[in-house]
Amino acid sequence: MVSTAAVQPFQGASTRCAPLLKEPITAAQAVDLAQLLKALADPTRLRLVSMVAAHEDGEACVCELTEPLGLTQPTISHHLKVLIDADILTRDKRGVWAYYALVPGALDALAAVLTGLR
Amino acid sequence: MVSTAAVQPFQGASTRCAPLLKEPITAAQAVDLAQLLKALADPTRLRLVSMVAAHEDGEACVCELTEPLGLTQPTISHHLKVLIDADILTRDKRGVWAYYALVPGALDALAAVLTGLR
DNA sequence: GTTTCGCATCGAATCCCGTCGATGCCTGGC
DNA sequence: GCCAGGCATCGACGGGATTCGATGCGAAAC
Repeated sequence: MVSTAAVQPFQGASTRCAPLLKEPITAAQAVDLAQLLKALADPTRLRLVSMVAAHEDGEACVCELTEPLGLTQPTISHHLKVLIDADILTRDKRGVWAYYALVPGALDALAAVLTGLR
Repeated sequence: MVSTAAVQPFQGASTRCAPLLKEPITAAQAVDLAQLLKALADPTRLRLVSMVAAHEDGEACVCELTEPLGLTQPTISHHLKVLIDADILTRDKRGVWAYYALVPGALDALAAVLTGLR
C-alpha cells in the first residue's frame, strides 16, 4: 500500500498562469485511486459486481456467474480475484461453493472520491 | 456505439439459487461504463483531471500540466485526448495555447452510476 | 476409499496500453 | 515573408492485461 509519499505541491509554472484554487491530488493518491478504478474498468468485472449486488441476499456463487457471461470458469475466477484484491468483493467459502458479496461502502467511498476531484 | 443490445435477463441458474432482487446491468451498459472508467483508471490522467479542477478558473494549458508530472509533452497530449474522447475534459484553443476544462457534471454522473450498481 | 463436483491456480498466447523521439501544423511576432 | 514556439500526430518499443486449456485441491456422496 502506497500511503504517504513525499509529493510537495508543485511550484514551477504555478506563478505565471492562473493560481490554484485548491491542491491537486498527490502522485501516491493517484496511484491508489487508479488501481481501484482499474479493477472496475472492465465490462466483465462490472457485470460481476452488478450481478452480485442484484442477488437478494447480496451474495452469489461462481456457478451462477459463469453461465450468463459466456466465459470460462477460470476466467471468471480470475476476475473475481481482481475484485477481491481491490477490496470490492469478499469471498466466503461454505462447503463446496464459494459465495461472493460486495464490501459494504466500497462503491460509495469510490463515488465520494470522484466527486471530491471536482 | 453499442446502445441497444439484445441481452435478456438471464435464466439458467436463476431458479436453483437465490432470486434476483433487481436486474443487473446489460452487457452494453457494462461496455460503455468500462470505457469511461478506463479513461480515468490511470495515475497520470487522474492527476491531470485534479490539476485542471484545482485551477481557479477551471482550466489549464498544456504548458502548466507537463512540467509537474515529469512526462514529455506528447505523452500529456495523449492522455488529454483520452480524457476528451471520454467526455471528461474539453479543449478550447485560444491563440497558441490550448486550455482544458472539466465537463460540468461528468464526474458526478459517473459517481451516481457507481452508487447505482450497489 | 473412491468418485464426483466446484473452484483456484498455472502457463501460454494474444492483444491492448503507456511512453518516447521525431515530425508536422498553426499562430503570433519580427 | 520568415522565424520561433506551443501543441497534436505518427511510428515504435516495452510491459501489462485478458483469455484459454490443463491441472491441482478439497469437500461431499456413495
